[in-house]
This record gives sequence, C-alpha cells and structure tokens, in this order.
Amino acid sequence: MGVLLPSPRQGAYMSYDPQDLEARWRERWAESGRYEADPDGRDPEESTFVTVPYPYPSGGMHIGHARTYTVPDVYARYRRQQGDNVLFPIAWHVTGTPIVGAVERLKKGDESQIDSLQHAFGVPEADLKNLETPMGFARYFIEEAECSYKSGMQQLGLSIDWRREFTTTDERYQRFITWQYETLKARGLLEKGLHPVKFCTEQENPVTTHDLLEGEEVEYQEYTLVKFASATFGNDAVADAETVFPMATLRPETVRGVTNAYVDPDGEYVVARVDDERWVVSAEAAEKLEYQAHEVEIERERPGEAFVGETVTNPVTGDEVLILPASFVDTDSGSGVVMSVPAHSPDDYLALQEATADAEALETYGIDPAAVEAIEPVPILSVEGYGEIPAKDAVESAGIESADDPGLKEVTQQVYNREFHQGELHDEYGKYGGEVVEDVRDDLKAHFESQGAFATMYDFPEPVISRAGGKVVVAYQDTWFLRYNDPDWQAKASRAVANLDAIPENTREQYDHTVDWLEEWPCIRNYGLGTPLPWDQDFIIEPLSDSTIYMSYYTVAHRLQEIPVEDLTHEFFDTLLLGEGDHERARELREEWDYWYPVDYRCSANDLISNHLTFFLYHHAELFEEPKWPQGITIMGMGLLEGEKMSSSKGHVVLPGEAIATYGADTVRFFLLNSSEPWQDYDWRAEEVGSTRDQLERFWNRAVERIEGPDGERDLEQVDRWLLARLQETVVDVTAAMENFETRTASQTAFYRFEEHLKWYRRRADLERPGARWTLRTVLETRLRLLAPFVPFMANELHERLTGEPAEDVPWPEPVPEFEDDAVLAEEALVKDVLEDVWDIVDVTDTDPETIRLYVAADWKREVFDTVVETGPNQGAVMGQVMQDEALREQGDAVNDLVGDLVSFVRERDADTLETLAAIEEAAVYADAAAFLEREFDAEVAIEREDDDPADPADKAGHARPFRPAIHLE
RNA sequence: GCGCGGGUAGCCAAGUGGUAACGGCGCAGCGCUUAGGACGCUGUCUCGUAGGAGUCCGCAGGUUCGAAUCCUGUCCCGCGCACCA
Repeated sequence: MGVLLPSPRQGAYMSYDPQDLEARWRERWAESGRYEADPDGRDPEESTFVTVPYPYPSGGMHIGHARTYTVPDVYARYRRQQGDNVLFPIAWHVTGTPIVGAVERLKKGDESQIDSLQHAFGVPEADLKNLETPMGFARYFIEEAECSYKSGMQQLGLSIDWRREFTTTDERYQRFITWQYETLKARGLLEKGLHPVKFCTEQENPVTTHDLLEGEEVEYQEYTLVKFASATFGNDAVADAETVFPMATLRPETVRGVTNAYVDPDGEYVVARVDDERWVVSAEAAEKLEYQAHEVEIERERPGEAFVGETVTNPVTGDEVLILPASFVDTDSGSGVVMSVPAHSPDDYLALQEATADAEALETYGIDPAAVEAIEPVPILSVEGYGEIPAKDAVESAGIESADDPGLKEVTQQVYNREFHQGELHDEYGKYGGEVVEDVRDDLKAHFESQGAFATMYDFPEPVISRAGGKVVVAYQDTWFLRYNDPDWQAKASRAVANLDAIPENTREQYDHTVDWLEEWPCIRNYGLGTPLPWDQDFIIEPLSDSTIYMSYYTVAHRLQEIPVEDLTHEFFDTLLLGEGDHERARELREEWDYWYPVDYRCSANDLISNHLTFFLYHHAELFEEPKWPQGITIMGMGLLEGEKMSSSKGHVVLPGEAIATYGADTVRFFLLNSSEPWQDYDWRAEEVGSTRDQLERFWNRAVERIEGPDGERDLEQVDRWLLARLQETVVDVTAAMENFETRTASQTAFYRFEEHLKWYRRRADLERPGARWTLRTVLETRLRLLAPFVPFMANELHERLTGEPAEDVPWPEPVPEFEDDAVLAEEALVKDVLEDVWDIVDVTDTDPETIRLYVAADWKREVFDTVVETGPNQGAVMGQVMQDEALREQGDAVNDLVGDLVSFVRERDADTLETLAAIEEAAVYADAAAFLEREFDAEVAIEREDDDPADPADKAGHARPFRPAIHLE
C-alpha cells in the first residue's frame, strides 16, 4: 500500500493529537455547511471564485494530487478571512477512454493493472468486481474507496462546497455541453474534415496510446511522395498510361538531388490504380494508401526485381534516373520505393558506393555497371561546416565505411539537423533559392503538391502493434475540428491572455506561444465516455474539449438538480449563459452565475498550458463578454516522491489517507505548501515531513502553554516593542505573498522566520513579565490568523481556545500602525551587532571577561556621518566639506579613514534606513541592553563615551565608529 | 530543433546590484533527562589569541566604486511540443 511511512516520533507532551482534533473540525465543518457559498448581501466584487481541474478518477488519489487541490484551498481560506464570499467547488471528469480502458484491462485480467490497483491504491480483492463497469470504476475512486478523491479531499480539510459536485456524464451536464457545441457550430467554429489517426487493422478501429502493445512512444510521420514517372515502363505490365513510382521521403526539398532510386528486389510490389493514376508501390503501402482515403485497385502483383533497371523521370527536374536493387529497402515503410540523394544522405552515399563496387550483382539484374559508376552526387544546398558534398564529408570524417557501422545513425541525424536548420538551398530552386530549409520546407512541399508532382502519405517509422495483436497503421477518419487557428478567434484568445493575471508572470509567453501555434483541434472520438456530438451521435466530444467552460456550470450546478432534464433546452442555456432568450427559470439562475463569474483564479498544472488552459481561454473569449473572462491562472509544478517521479503503476505513491493517519492533515498541508511555491516542483520526503510534524507539535505545545498561562498586561519594554514591530512586518509580508499565491513565502514568513524572531526574544526578554506575556499572547493570536489557511485545524482550535472564536471567523490581520516601528528594529539590530562582536572576540581570544567596556563614538564622528548622509556617498565631496572644520583638519588621516568607512556604510543603505539611524541615541540603546549583555557574558558591562575621557586601559576608545562602538574586554 | 525553467554549502533550498548568502534536513558540542530517534541552546567554507582576513554561487569573459544578482559566450540538467488526460 504505497511507500511505508515511518511512525511519528512521540513528543514529551502528548497533548497534540491531530487525528482527534482534525476529526472534530471535519465534523463541525460538515455539519454546519461551513463552506457552502451562496450569493449573500456581500457585493459581487467581494466574491471570489477559485477552481482547480476536476479530478479524473482513473485510479485513486495520491499525495501528488493532494497539493493540487490544497493550493486553491489555501487561497480560498485566505480570501474568506479577507471578508470575501468564496466559492470553491469540485466535480469529476470521466470523459474519454482511460477509465474505459482501465476497466477493459481489468476484465481481461491484466496483471499490471490489477497489481497497480491492489498495490498502489490498496483495493481489496473483494472490491475488484465493483470496478467492472466504467461508472462503477469511476464511482469507486470518486467516493467509495478508502483512497477515493472525495475522502482524500475531506480528510485534507478542503473548503469545498460539496453541494455542487457532478460528473461529466450526468445528463444535465451533457445538456450543457450539447448547448456549447451547438453554439460553436452555429458560429462556424467547428469544421468537418479528414484527419490521420492510429488505426488497428485487426479490429478496424482507431486506437489510443493506451491500446498499444508495442510502439507506444512512436509518432506517425508525414511522408512526402515524390511522383517519379516512367513513360517507358511496361516490360510486362499494362503500358497504356504513364506509371508513377511514388518515392517516400521526409525531406522533400532534396528532390533536385536525386540520382537514382531503390527497390527491394525480393519484396512484394503491386501495380495498382490509385485514384486516377497507376502507381507502383509495395504491397503493404497499397494497403496503407487505401486506409488513407485513396481508391486503390490492384492490377498485378510483382516482385521488386521486376522494376530494377527501369528508368524513371524526376517530376521536378525532368532528369531520368535508374532504379537499383537494395536489400535495405523496407517494403513496410512508406511506399517501399525510395529515392537516393547521395550528396545529403550518408545512407544513400554509402549505398551508392556499395552498389558501384558490386558490378557482378548489377549485371545479374541486367544493369550496366558503367552506368552506375557514372552516377555522381548532386548537391542541392550549402551548409556551414561541410564541404560541397555534406554526406561524403560527414561519413569520411567520422571514418564510417559501411552501412552496418553503428555510428552511421548519429552521423545521419547530425547532417539532417544541420541541413534543416542551416542549409541554404541552391539557386535552381527559384524562389526558394538562398532560403534556409527550415523556413521553406512546408511551402515548397505545398507548391509541388499543388502542381501534382508530390503527394502525401502517413506512416510510422517503427512497427506499432495494438493490444489486440493487430498491426496499427495511419488511417484517415472523418473528424470534427475546433478551429483554434481562426484569426478572429485567435485575436480574442490573445486578448484573454493579455487580460490575464498569469502566475507566475513568465507563463504569459507560453500562452501567447500556444495561441500562435494551435491549429485545428480534433474534438471528437469514436468511443469512450462523454457527451455525444449533438448532430452525430456516433462520436463523443473528447475530454479536453468538454472541460473548457464548465466552471460556469458550477455556479448553478446544485440548482440544476431541481430542474427536470428535459427542461434544460438550448434556450435555457442561451438565457442562463448568454442572457439571450426568455427562459424564466434560467433568468433567475443567471443572477447566481453573474454573481460568481468570472473565475478569479484557476489553479492548474503547468503542462496544461499548451492545451487545456489555452482552450479554457479560447472558449471563454468566444462565448462570454470580456468582463467574464478568466481573471487569473496559477500554474502548479510537479510532485516527486523521495526524489523520483510518482508512479501508480509501480506502486511508488503515498496515499493521502495514510499520510494523514501518520502525520495529521495539518502537517501534510503545511509540508506541501511550504516546501516550494505552487509553480515549483516539490519533493515529498518522509523524513522532512516527519520533521515538519515535529515543528508543528512544538508550535502547538508552546501555544497551549501560552493559552493556559496567565494573561499579562500591556506594559511594554523596548524588546516587546521590537517583537511587535516584527509582527507588523510579518503581517505585511505574508499578506503580500498571499496575494501572489506565494504559499511558500507566506508560510515561511509566518512560521519559520517568526520562530527566529521568537528565539531572539526568548533570549533577550524576561518572559515572566506581564508585558512579555501580553506581547506573546498578541503575537500568538495574530500568527494563528496568518497560519489558518495553511493549518486550519490547528489554527482554528488554538485560536478558539485563546479567544473563543475560530481563526477563520475573524478577519485577516492588518498591520497596527502603533506598533510599526523602524527605530526599535534598528536599535535592536545594534544590540545584536554588539552581542555578536563581543562573542567573536571572546571566541577568538578564548577569554572569559569580567568587564566589558563599550565606547560610543565621539560626537564629531556622528557629525561626519550626518555630513555623509547630506552630501551623498562621495569621498571627495565629503572630505571637502569636512576639512573646512579646523579641528578635524588636524586629524587628517583618521578623518579620511572614517569618511571612507562611512561613505560605503551610507552607500549600502537606503534613505529611510539612514534617517532612522540618524535619530538613534546610541548610548541609551546600549545602556538599555546592558543588563542583557551582563546576563549573556556573566560580566560587568560599562557604557562609556569616547568624548568623556573614559577609562581606556587598552587604548580602544578611538576605534569607535557611529553605530559600531569600540569594545574592550578585561 | 522550438518554447519554458534551472545549475548557490554534505542534501533540499532562499536570495535578482551593496556584509559568506533566510530557512529546513543532516552533522557536532552543550543543557534537560532513567533513557531518548523528544525538547532547548550553540556551532557547521578556510585561517585567525580583538570584533579581522581569504576564498566562494556550473564554466569563461565583460559592465560597475561594488556582481550569485546585469551583459556576452559556453557546458550541463528538467518539463512541454498536441489528438493521452
């Protein structure tokens, strides 16, 4: 059941019992419907609507998902404390094939599937039967399983409005999607066309990656068929028309460099009528062409050798080239007829050499060896780093002599890359001459295709086999497309990107890039769960296309339950979502939609920018008015487990339920949000999670002690004011971070950084004083409010014990002007400096002083400091100013040194800081801290003034500088 | 190749012009304790018998009074690149 978790360490105090405490709060929240949000008296401007992609329950929930849903929760809790009416809903995405596929594999008894369910998610044997229908499977992982999403979310304490949940196969949701697609179609944004898909020849069905046994990683490629022709061909075939030899290539621009062609002499070929032409291709290719919407009628079957020695004409240059035999030709790749470009293809270069060398073989096929020997590579482009014949250079400099050389593949790849990105075509290419291949390949291809010289064929570079055992080919299928490349729609989407609060900001470029790059998106599938395409019920609207505007569905999801399905007509949604039409009930509901919309923040994974999130913007931009477009998107990073990718198939996962049972939900939440900012990757490490728990427990124990201890009263000393000033700073910083979704910064600031302040305070202050008690109580109360979004169970409990009200029910803290105090912060910094300086000296000299003398700098030194501040940090200018004083002039070098120091001191500080420093009375600060220093060092502390002719046994007083007293230990 | 991000101490990680650089883990010492993997304090680049000096942020240059931070070049790593969700 996932990775074993070590037991938490038990503290000396047993009072922190997260399981008990968290269970009580969960129950309380559920019973009171605490997070059910409805439009109320608050202004819609003060409503916050935050969403996260609805989970896809094709398996259980693991710890990686936990952060995904906790990020928006923390933001939602923060906004609630800020006084907003906050809606945070959830639903379940079951559209598409993964669940169906998982069920099928399970029913077939697929070992790895069963193993994953049992091992990673702890599904008991007895439950497996319930998973044998798609919705049974979905339902199980939505809410029935121990590792279900709903259970995980509730245990984490997510502040979700559970009344609004639905699944994407609900009838009402399907009505909504139906409306969306009818509307888009009416607006001309859907288009029908043929599209290549992976297709199993055994089952006569399209297949997805999950259906593949072999070649899961293989992507099909678009080959160009260069239509070489033979007018003379006919040695035993039908000679009544020109015969086309379509040569498959991925580099159509090399057409002018073809010197010969190859066929596999032992391969099976056919002469076939393809559409209106007669083609010669391999038998396999003929089958593939048929799948790709060509009319194919086989006239004769012939072995490859029948075509060897034939002459064919280059459709672009008009040159005649010879067909040679070659065993390396794979009849199951492309057309089975290949063209040879020895100048630019290392393979072809070597093959030609080998053919030339084997005159005997050529003669067997009736080819004149002299004719082959006469073939010279024809270069068609120039590329830096290679000579005239790049393939020759590449092969020779790599020392490759035969086609069997394992280094050939890499050399070939190198040549292809260089030529593609840097190769400039020669002038014979007319308007493409002088251009770089990368920039014109597509154009050039289209140009010759329109002239009838080229055609297109799709094929895989490696074998692909389906789980049914059938060969997978590329077939054309009728498909409906979303026209994401429509210029008007693109323009709206771009505007939606521009309006967006993209978090972090550097993702904006990725959205723009996606909008530029998206073409037509096939939005239907042949099978799977989902909403049927309204006008062609054989197809299902695919998952990325039925999840683009569903956030608007949330706003009324629970109300729609009260309406009979058949009343949810096209007009109903027109009224609800567009404000067009007169459906009465829809008009009422539109008020709720209007109250919550737009989506304020969508939190989603960074890999969804290039599809889902951009689609989300597109569809909103089209269907809604600009003020209703998404306001912000926060991107989330990936999770690792002990430094490695999580994998439910390998059982390398941690389940939230187990983690919460071990550490408590607050610890899980705090770890997930504090270990990195939402958009950064994070790493779940059990050891660190354990230590997070220890830290929270320590916090709890201190808080309980404080709550149970006496109240204190407001009688403040310097050090109390210092801590209170730090507290105000913390409030400001945490609030700023929360506004930017910087959960790590926020929680670090409120928790760890403040712990550092407290450490200093405990060392510095007498904690038994009533003033200290009052201060610590105030600090605790404020910190609990700042931490409530992160650790809501603990923070609410402690805050309630402290004040009678849970933290979530009181406002988010604001800085108290009375306690904002830069001076006291600067003064305390001086005390800390002195403390460290004295410790340094003690350490270095290894002495135990009985008396510590601090000498505060002479008045004239402070005057020099003032001058530097006024004049600016410029040595010359300051010296000019200072030297006008006769008394100082006499001290010459000493003054110069001091000015040098003070100039850099001033240069490194901003105006506000300098102003604060200028007002500080140093001697008073040290006098106030003397008792503390005496405690620290167990020594007498004497504060002296350099000016007052002090006791100075080691002649140290002169070293005093402003804000840096001289020190003498004795 | 294109797009985005990143290389900082034994590990994780903050820092985007001003002090070897917040935290956490680990490690070491001390205290507390029957004990502790609990808790508290201190330390953790090197050297140093006076608060100092030296070195340092992938590598190499440059700009600047001053660079982990800005610029140029370079090496390495991660993610995405569609019809999977």
